[in-house]
Amino acid sequence: MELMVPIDSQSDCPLYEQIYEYIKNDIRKGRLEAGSRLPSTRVLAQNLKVSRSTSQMAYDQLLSEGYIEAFPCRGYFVCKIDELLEVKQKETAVFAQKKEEERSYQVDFSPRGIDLDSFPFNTWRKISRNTLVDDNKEMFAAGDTQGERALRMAIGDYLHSARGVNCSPEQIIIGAGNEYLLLLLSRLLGREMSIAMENPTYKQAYRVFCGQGHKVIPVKMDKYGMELKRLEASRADIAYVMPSHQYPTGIVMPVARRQELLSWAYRGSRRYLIEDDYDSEFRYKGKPIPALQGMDMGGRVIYMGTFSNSIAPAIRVGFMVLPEPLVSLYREKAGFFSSTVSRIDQHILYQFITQGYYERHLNRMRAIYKGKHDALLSGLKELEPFFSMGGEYAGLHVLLTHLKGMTEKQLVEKAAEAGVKVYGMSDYFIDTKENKSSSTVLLGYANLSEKDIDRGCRLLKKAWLQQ
Amino acid sequence: MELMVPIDSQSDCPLYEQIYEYIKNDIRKGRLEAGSRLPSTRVLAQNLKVSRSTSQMAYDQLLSEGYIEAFPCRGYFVCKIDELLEVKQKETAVFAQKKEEERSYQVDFSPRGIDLDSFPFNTWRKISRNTLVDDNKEMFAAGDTQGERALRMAIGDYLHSARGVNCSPEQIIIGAGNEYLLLLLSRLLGREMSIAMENPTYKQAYRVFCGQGHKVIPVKMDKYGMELKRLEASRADIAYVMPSHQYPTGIVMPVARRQELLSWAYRGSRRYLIEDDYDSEFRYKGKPIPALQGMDMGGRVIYMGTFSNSIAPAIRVGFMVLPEPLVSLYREKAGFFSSTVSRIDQHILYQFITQGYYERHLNRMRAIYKGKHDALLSGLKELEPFFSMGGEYAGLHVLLTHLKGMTEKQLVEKAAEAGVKVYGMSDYFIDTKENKSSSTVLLGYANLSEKDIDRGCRLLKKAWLQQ
DNA sequence: GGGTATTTGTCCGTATGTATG
DNA sequence: TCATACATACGGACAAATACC
Repeated sequence: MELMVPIDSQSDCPLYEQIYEYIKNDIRKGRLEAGSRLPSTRVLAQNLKVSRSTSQMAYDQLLSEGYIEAFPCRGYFVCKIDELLEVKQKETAVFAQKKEEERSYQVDFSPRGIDLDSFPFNTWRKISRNTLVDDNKEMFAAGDTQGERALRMAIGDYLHSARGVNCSPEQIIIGAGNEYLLLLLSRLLGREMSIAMENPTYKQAYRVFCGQGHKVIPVKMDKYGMELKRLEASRADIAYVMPSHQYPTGIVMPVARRQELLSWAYRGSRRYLIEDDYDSEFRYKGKPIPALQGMDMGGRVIYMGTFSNSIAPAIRVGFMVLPEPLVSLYREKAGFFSSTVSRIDQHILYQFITQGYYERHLNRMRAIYKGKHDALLSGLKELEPFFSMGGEYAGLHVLLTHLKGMTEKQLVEKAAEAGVKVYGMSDYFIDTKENKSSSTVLLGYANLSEKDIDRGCRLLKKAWLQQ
Repeated sequence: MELMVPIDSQSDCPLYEQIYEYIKNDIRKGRLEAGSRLPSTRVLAQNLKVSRSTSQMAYDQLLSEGYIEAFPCRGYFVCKIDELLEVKQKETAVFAQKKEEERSYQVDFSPRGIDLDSFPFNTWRKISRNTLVDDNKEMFAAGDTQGERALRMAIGDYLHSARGVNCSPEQIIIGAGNEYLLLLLSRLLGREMSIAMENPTYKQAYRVFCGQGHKVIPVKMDKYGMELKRLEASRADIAYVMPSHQYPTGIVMPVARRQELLSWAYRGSRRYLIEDDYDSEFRYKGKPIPALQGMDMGGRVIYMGTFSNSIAPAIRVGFMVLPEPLVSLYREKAGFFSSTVSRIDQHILYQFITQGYYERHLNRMRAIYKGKHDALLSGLKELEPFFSMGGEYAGLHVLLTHLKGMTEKQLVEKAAEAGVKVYGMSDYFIDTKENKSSSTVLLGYANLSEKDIDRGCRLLKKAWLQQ
C-alpha cells in the first residue's frame, strides 16, 4: 500500500499531524480497509520525503487512538472500526436492488449469445502457457500498430480460403472489436459523410457512425437485401452492408445484387462499401457465396470480421481489410494509433489459427449449431400456420413473424409471461417509422442446449397459440 | 483448409473446371503454400454444395498437371512450383530493405523505451495460468463495457492511495490504451471543441484530437507549466495537461499553478481539464504532489492513466476517471461500446494488482530506474558547462539543452555519427514556429543498462565536446 | 524446499527551534 | 543572558519475520 498524503511544509500544522489526519480520515471513510497493511515507517518516509521519525510519530498517534495495530517485524495494520460498517452495508444494498430488477427467465433465446460450453479451454490454455513459457520478452514490448504481421498473414490466408477475400497482410488492420475498427475507419472516410445502412441493421455500427457525426440514411431492403434504387436515391457515399447474412433479418444477398452494389460503388469516385461479414462462419443451406470483397476489382470494399462470435466474445479481436487506396490513407491518418490488442493475445490467436485449431473448432461448432438449429426448427414446426419463418439458412438465430396480427410487443410480452425471453425486431430499426408495425421476433439459440430449446418451444407454443 | 470457391452454376464453364481454375490460380500465386493439404473431395463437395465427383474431377485435373500430389488415406497436397518462389523472394526483399534503412546505433537513448528485463515474467505466467485453470467459462463471455468492476475497484484503490485520486469504480472506464480512451472521451466532450495543449506535448493525443475535428490551441509554458494568462486568452474550453511530469519537458506543476488551473475550469460552465498522469510512478526528487483530480471539488478533471509504462507496453490497458457529470453522459453516448480489453487480460491484471505484485514491481522498478537515472546524470556531468539539464526529477528521460548555439539538428547528427541515438525536442512541438530554434535533445534511459548508459555518455562527450 | 537478502517494528541518540523562567 | 524543557524532525542499530531465488 502506497500512500499519497498531500503535505504542505509551509503549513503551521506539524508534518506528522498532517499525515496522521489523512490516514485517520481514510480509515474512517472506509477507503483503507480493515486488516490492510500500511506502508512501513521507512517506506512512507521515503515516499513522502520526510524523516522516518515523522512517519513514526504519525503512526504512534494512530496506534494510541486505536486506529491501527502494530506487529513487530510485520507492519502496521488497520483496525476494524464499527461506524464504517454501516456505510458499506448501504452500498451493497444498492447493488442488490439493481440485480433484483432483472426478470428471471426459464429460457432466454438471446440472439447475441454464443455457445461457450464448447470452447476449447484446454487448447487455449496450452497455447497461452506456451506463449509465455519461452520468456519471450519481445511479447511485452510495443508491437506493430496494425497488428502482428504473422497474425495478419494467418487471417489473410484464412479469409482467402474460407471467404474468397483477396488481400495482402498490409491491408489488414487488427483491432479490439469491430466497434473500435469502425471508429478508426470513420476517421479515414472523412468527416460528416452520408452512410447508407440497411434497415433494420446492426445497431452498434449505427451508433458509432452517428456519434462520429456522420449522416446515416436507412435504406429499405427487399428479399435480396438493400434495394439499389433506394441506395442511389439516398445520395450516400458509403454503404454499410452485411451480404453474407444480414443482421438481424438473415437475408443472404445473391450474387446479382452484389454485382449491382459493386457497380454502384464504381460509379462514384468517393464511394465505398463496408462489408460486415457477420456470422458468415455458420450457414446451413444453399451455396456459399464468397465475400463481396473477393468480387471487387476496383478497390472499393472494406471487409470487416471478428472472432467474437466464432471463438468467444471476450477475445476482443476484430479485423478489417482495407482496399489499397485506403491503406495509404490509414498510414497517414491513423497509422500512429497503437494496436488495441495485446501482443500476447495476438500471439495466442495466431497459434490457434496456424496450428489448425481454429478450423477444427469451427467445424465442431458448425455441427453443434446445426443440431441446435434443427432442434429449434422442428420445435417451432407447429407454429407454422400462424407464423412465417425467416433467416433460417444461416447464423445463430431465426426470425418469426406473426401472420395474424399480433404485434411484436404482444409476442414478447406473452412469451415473457411464460418465462421465455424473445427479442423484438424493432430494436434493430434505425428509422423510427418502421418499428411500430413490426410483428417479428428474434430467437437466438447459440447459448441454449437442445433440451432447453425444446422446452422453450413448448412454452412458446402454449403462450402464443392458446387463446 | 477450407476453400471458398465462387461457383456460378449459370455459367457455361463446367463446375469442375471453375474449381480447378480457382485452385490452380491459388497455387500459382502462392496463396496456397507448397505442402499444405487440400480439403478432401468429400469435404470440398459438401462445402461447395456440389457432387463429390465434381470435386474429384477438379482434383484429377490438378493432379495430372502436377499442381497437387495424392497420398492415399492422407489427402491431396500442394506441390512446389518454382515460379512462385520468385514472388515470395521479392516480398522478403522489400522487408529486408525496410530494415536496412534503419541506421544501426550502439546506444539508443529512446525516451519511449521501458526496462523489460525486469518484468516479472514468472508471476505473470503463474497468474495467467491460474486464470485459465479453473475452467471459468464466465471469462470468455462478454463482460462489463466499462471494464470488469473488480479491476475498476482495484484501480480506484490504487489511485486513491498512490495518487490521491478520489473516485468510485463507476467513474472509471477501462480501455485498450490511452489513445482509444481519448477517442471515446472526445465523443463525450462534444464536436469541434477548442482544446488547449501544452507546447511541446504528447503528440499522440494531439493527433487524436485533430483527427476528431477539434481545434487544438498550443499554449506556452513557463517553468511551472501552462501559463494561465495564455490559457485564458486561448478561449479554449478544455485543457489537456500533464501536471505530474509534463511530457517531454519534465516540468512538475507546483500546487499553486494547479489551483489556478482548477479555478480557471470553475469559471466556465463547459470547461474541463484532462489530466494525463504520465510517468507519475517515477520521481527522484522533491515532494510528491497528489493528482490534480484529488484537488478538484467541482467535478471538472478527467484523469487518465495507463499501465503501458509501469508494466509493459504490450499490456494494452489504460483507464480514465470521469467526473460525475460526465459519467451519465458516457452512459448515454458511449456506454454501448463493448470493452476493448479482453476479459482474461483484465482478470490477470486484477490479480496482479490485488495480490500486491504491482506495488512490489513498482518499487523494484523505481530502484532500478533510480540507478539508471543516477548513472546518466553522473555520466553527463562533464557536459555541464556547455549544457543545461532539464526534467531530471522525474520520469524516464532527461533533457539536454546546448548553451553555446548548437542546434538540435546538429546535436542529433553529431551523436548519430558517434553511434548514439538521441531525440530532438522539435518532434514534440505542435506549433511549427517554435521548433526551429530548439537546441534541446531528449535522452531516455529506461531501456538501457547502466553500462550502456556510461558508454553512451562517453560517446556523446566525444561527439559534442571535441571540435 | 531451504538459505540468504531484504524488510520490518522497536528502541535509542541527536539536532533544531521555541517558549519559559 | 543563560539554562531548561518541550515539540518536532532526522537517522542508526537490532532481532525477527518475510520475500525471493
